[in-house]
Amino acid sequence: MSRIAPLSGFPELLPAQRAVEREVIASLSRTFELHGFANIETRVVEPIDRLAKGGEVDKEIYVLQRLAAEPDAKAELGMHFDLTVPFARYVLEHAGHLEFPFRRFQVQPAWRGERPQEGRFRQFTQADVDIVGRDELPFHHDIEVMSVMVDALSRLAIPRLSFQFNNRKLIQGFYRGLGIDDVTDAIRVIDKLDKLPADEVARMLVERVGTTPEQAQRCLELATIRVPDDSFVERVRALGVSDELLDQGLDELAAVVRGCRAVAGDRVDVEANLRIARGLDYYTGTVVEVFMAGYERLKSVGGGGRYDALASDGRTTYPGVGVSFGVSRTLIPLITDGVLSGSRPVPSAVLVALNTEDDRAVSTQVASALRSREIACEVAPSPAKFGKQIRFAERRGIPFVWFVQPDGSHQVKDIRSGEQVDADPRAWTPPEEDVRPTIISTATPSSTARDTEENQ
RNA sequence: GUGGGUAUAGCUCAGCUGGUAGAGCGCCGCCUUGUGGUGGCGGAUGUCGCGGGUUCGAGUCCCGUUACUCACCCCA
Repeated sequence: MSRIAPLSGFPELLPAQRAVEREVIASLSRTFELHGFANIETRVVEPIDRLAKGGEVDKEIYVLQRLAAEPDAKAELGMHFDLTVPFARYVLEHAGHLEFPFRRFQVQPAWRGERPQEGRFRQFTQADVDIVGRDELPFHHDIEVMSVMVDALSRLAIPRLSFQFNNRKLIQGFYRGLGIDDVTDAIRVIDKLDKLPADEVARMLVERVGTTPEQAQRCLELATIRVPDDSFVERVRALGVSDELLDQGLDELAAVVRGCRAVAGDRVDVEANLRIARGLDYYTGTVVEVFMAGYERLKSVGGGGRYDALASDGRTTYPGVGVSFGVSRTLIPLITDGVLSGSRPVPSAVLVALNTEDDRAVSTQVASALRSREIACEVAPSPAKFGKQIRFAERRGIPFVWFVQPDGSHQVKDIRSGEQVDADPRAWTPPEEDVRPTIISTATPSSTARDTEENQ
């Protein structure tokens, strides 16, 4: 038993696993940049009164304090529990130096003191993309930012994802048209649909929100609409509720679904799901939750939406729209299940063998020649028997071993096939797929939820 | 925060109604005096989570404690 015990909820990856995470983050970043989003990194801490706005997450905030602080001193700094709150502060603080609409992406850890579980950690990495405007932000940015995430995630070799969209205006307009007063509370109850049976939810609407049984029934009918295209518009209209805000919500949702379908490849589904609400009350239009096939138990692996007041300094309001992807939540279960793995735990593509300790300079020169052409390599640690040196490479997943012959010529051996050929350190190049550690994925584009479940 | 489970070698685990610590895999060496993987032979490794109690004797029983883990709650 080792003295060092793991800390629950603070996952650490082994080198090959970390290679997977790094490649995923690099891929996401490349796509975000392809769409013109700039990267920022915000500080880890925020003043606690800015983080704690009276929500449930308040007590989960990790506090940062000097060890030498006065015993009765009240902590002033807390670690951020998402990337949206720090971003809102960043926008206000640097508004004078930013160009609006401001498009940024951010990949950083966040901290939350919840009980850890599968896909749920106390320290976890998130990838956020947002667009924020000054005073106003045209609706087409909703389509844009959602499309960016659809594009980014569709490039990952992970199980099939489903983007499920809804629109707060649609819900609010519908409820208002029905004559329901407390829209927020009604939404919160409808959100329980995936846990409670429909009649139970209907009863709660009547008892807790004060709707009539007829109103509750219409709410349920709306919430059960789920289609992969804009045909939901007709189905909602068929429910016979009319409201100006409802019409606007229908138009927006239809546009988002159409726009995202256009960029979704064969790895990503796009749907309108009128039960999606999101618990947070600052969303004002588009809302989205992302689910992964075979991993429905993780709940959403991403989510976001439109907020008309991301930030405000009292004079200027900054509306925003964005979506966030749970990097740790998604990747760690996939790595644990063996769906994703790294091809090797070291970057080296070549191990340069060492004949004798006196020959180290010769081997180092070979390594330099390879490195000058961007080939990652390392020199063997000791002039052990070649069998040992090959085994050293094998253990680390290094695919090639380089030998300097007694006559000064060179040979390189692919230790997987055993094939050994003459080679020139100034010209030889490994096959493209061996240059860097890569992600090995058993998830296929055609895999469906059922396939993945059966494989578990 | 509430409730359950678990804690023994690097890893996965066995260890009966209490009798002095085990397997597989991995690791190291040799067979194999300069090209690995298969095979054979040999070898090393444990505060049995921690503290207390019962007992002639505790990995095993009792109490406490800590950590991990699963479920609920909630979220990425």
